[in-house]
Amino acid sequence: MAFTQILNDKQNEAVYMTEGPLLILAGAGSGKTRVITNRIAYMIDDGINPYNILAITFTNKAASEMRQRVDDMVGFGSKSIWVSTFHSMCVRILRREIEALDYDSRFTIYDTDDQKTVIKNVVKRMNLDPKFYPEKQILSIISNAKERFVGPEDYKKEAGTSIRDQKIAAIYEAYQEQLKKSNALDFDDLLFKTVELFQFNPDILDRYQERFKYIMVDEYQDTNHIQFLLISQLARKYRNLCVVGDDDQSIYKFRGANIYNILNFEEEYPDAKVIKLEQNYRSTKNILAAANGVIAHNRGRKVKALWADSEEGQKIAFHQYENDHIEAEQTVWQIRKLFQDGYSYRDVAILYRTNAQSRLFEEKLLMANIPYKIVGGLNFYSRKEIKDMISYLKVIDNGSDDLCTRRIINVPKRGIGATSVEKAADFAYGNQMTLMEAFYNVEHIPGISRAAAKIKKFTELIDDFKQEAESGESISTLYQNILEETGYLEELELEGTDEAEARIENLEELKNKIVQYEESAEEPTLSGLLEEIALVADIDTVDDEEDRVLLMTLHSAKGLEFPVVYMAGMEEGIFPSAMAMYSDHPDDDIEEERRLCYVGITRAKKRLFMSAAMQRMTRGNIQANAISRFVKEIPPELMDTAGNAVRRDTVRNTVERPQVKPVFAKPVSRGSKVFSNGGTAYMGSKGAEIKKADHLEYSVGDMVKHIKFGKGEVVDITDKGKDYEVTVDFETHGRRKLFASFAKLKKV
DNA sequence: ATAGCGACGCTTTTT
DNA sequence: GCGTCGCTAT
Repeated sequence: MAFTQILNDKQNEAVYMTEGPLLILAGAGSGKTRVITNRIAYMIDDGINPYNILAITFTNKAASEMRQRVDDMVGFGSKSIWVSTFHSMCVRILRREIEALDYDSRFTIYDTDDQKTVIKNVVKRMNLDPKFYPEKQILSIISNAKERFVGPEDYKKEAGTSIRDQKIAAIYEAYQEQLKKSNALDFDDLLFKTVELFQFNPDILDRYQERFKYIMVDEYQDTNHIQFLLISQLARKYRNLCVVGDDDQSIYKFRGANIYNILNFEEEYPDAKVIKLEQNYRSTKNILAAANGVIAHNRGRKVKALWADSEEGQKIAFHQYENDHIEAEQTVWQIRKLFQDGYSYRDVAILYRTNAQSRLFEEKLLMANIPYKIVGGLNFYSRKEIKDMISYLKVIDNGSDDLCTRRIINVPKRGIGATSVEKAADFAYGNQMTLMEAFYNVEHIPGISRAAAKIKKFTELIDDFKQEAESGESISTLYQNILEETGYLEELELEGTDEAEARIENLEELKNKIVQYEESAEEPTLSGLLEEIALVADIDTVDDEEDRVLLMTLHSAKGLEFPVVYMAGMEEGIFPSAMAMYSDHPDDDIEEERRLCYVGITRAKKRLFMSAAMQRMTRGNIQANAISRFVKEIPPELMDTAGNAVRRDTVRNTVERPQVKPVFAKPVSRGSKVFSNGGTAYMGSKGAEIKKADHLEYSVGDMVKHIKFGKGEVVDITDKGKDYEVTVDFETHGRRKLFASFAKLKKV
């Protein structure tokens, strides 16, 4: 085959086996993406209509990359292949078919925040005490049920008989009713409704079975039950199902991923062929050996032996620092050194267990003027101002969304208070109409008099926007008009605070995204834009061309690779998390954490750095954590702890120390008490040394310039021994203390 | 109706 | 340590 890249025997076998069920067990870095793309290319070359191929990936980013690669190889037809995530695929199907389930095809998609609000409203309406029915818990119960394809009626039957259990079942039922009324689907519904659709409409299912004669699913180890059902439905007729995964990389049990989907594939499909890809093309021998050393501590794995032909590479560096600040500072310092040695910033990723850990790294990177990008954490689209504007767009697009109506009715302030809104909501509820419909009938709502005129004005405003949208005005113009005509922008501008300024910047960023969408979409529509916004993950927007350090959780790093990887916070109670250590099934949960560690290690191609802090501030308390067991599971001969006061023998001897249950759940004191997480604290190392400048080109009283903070006056310079600490009064960013060697201040 | 303040809960991980 | 929520005072 002209287009075929050079593949090893196993990879070739996987490429050519296009008929029947096939399980590819692909170890980390074993060239999985290469196999999938080559397989698709081969199928097309072999005469299979690209129209009949469905490939499901984990992220939208992976989907577009795959499409691009197939396109590069085949040159035609890749457009008619369906490459998408589970969720986008379901939306696409439901937009065409959901009327069979008596929904409107213009449904909106609710995110987690929206779900919580609905639950809160439902609980309130049912006169239940929110304290006994916390939305987060209810949400996870509902989500869990939906992932098992258990609807409200079935849940009622399977739930316990206690009052609480029955109430929860009732909340689920009311929640689902509310969503239906708002013509909305939550993330889980996208899958649930698709499976339901196929189950009750064999003719529709048949159409899709005929379409998707060849199905491929990537990251199969992270599929949950309902995804399994969906795939089973589609593949039942032709049985050309190829799943690719690695049981050692299953890290999403918390959202219902069922590792048995992959472990039991051969039982489900007895005629399945199994191909193992065990040669790693990504990492050095040392890194791979470290990964193998860690994962070997798990039981119940498929037998696999990853090996590499690569160079030995450098040892894995481990540092334990005095505290979390020093950890971040030294990591940043090391990255600077790597940069001086010729690495690019984009070669480097800092990985951590929880999003909260990103803050210090961000702070220190900013001080050091190193470009960075944080993936995940507080989502751009969950910021208040962004949600407000999107709510306007949603209400204009589809007025049945009560949540959004509620959100914007008095934003910016129009003098329509909570009491008036509640009266309208009661009226809407009693008359089986949407909140927006109630507003249109405001003269019939009992108890509203003074606010009626204001509500009338609001509905007229929305009508104007609707007309604009229908008149073929571009979405970005509509957006700009909303910002101006509602007075939203003006209100922020008048505030004049830094915070308001940041919000305005975000609103401008949203406009950029809208313009971007209008330029890239074949047929840009308001609904299309809103849909894209709902399903885009943060990782999807990462631009590989940008030269910056990437910061993200270990979960987000799945499927990616970097020349240099830092794994920070390698501490008991952080990683493995305290949640896992003290859960009801600690063995299972620790194994999942260990797989997460395996994922992290195998992201690294050339260099792997690990670090821990002796003391760390968590939720306002200072904790002292022992070094993570995962560090100790790496064979010592692979580790470089030079310059580190931690001795290997000390490290290894602490494995069996009795654990003290930490007081993390309900701290006795809110002060700065030190809680021990078991194990011993060690003398930390100072790590790399900061190069102190011989002299500074500025002195107290001088005006200096900082790349991020702008101009400011030097008010103090202190010799801190290893470096100068410079205090600067910035014109726009206030007084800040900076380290001279990091901040690179320029005299002006 | 709204601004301002204190209490509280939170941190696992995400489509 | 930080953001959200609810209560109170205006």
